[in-house]
Amino acid sequence: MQQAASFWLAKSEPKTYAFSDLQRDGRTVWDGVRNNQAALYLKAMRVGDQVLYYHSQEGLAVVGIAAVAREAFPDPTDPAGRFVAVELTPLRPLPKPVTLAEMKANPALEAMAMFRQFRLSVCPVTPEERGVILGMSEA
DNA sequence: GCCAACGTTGGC
DNA sequence: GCCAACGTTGGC
Repeated sequence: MQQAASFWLAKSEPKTYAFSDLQRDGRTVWDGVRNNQAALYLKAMRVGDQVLYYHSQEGLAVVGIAAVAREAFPDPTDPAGRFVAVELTPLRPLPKPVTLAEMKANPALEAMAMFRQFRLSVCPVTPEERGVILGMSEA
């Protein structure tokens, strides 16, 4: 049975690895997650799932869309072998970045998982929330 | 099993 | 750079 694709939001510090870096490289190992809840989300990702790429620390905005290219495998940067990584490939940049402030100000997004646990580096996004964010990007 | 100390993340 | 949130760890 074919499962519909899921949507996620992944945070990355642009200083460390920006969406433009992902576009340049074509594909990257998205590693370094050191949180069990986030690891559960990583394990739930399937090839073809779409990932909203969010810049934390600087930018503070969703800037592009990526896709899961490889499902969870042991994080090569974790010597203890407890956490997992996935691989991402870029799909397209957003026409206009959608900032955190704009997302917070939109009542349609107030239930977003990223606000409930804002420190998680990965969180699920509903199809409705994805639609709202993409719509905001075109305004 | 409780709880204080500590570490990590990310907004401001 | 600071602080809040919260997960993890370890002593008891």
